[in-house]
Amino acid sequence: MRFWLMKSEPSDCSIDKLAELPDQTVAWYGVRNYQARNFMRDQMNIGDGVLFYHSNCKQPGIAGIAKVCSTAYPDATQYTRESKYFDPKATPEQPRWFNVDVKLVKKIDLIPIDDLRKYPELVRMRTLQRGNRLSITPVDPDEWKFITTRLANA
DNA sequence: GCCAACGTTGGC
DNA sequence: GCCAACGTTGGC
Repeated sequence: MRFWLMKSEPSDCSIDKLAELPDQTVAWYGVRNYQARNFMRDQMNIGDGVLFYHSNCKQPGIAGIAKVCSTAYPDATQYTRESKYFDPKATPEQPRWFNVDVKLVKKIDLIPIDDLRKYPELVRMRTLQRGNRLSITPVDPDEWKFITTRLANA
């Protein structure tokens, strides 16, 4: 079992919107970065833990706990000409982009990025490193444990 | 909305 | 296969 941090822009899909979706599950479509794709395609398994992170918004931070609930499959939006995620080089025979499904476990009181930076236990977190832009990053088991047991108040 | 950081593209 | 130009990300 692995752990991940996955960024979502609240204007696109917030934790509250996720909570209202059927089965509280969302397809993590639209990832167009190879490293992030490879994490989903090659390393994620059903049941993996997910820190649901709000990015590019007024209060960035961890907004909830979720889990991976499918293995990776081709991202449908890559074939949709009208989509901003359309990729002319992708074909159903040779898909380029993949996504998993993510299911809400619980919403928590938002842990702002400022708070995350306060703890020595978290200084090495990938997502807190300077210049990091990856929308999906692995989370160490120790970091996961610290965040979910010490910081997360539902 | 600024801008530093970083990934991707494409000419050579 | 180098690298300059360009586009995107995301905290601030």
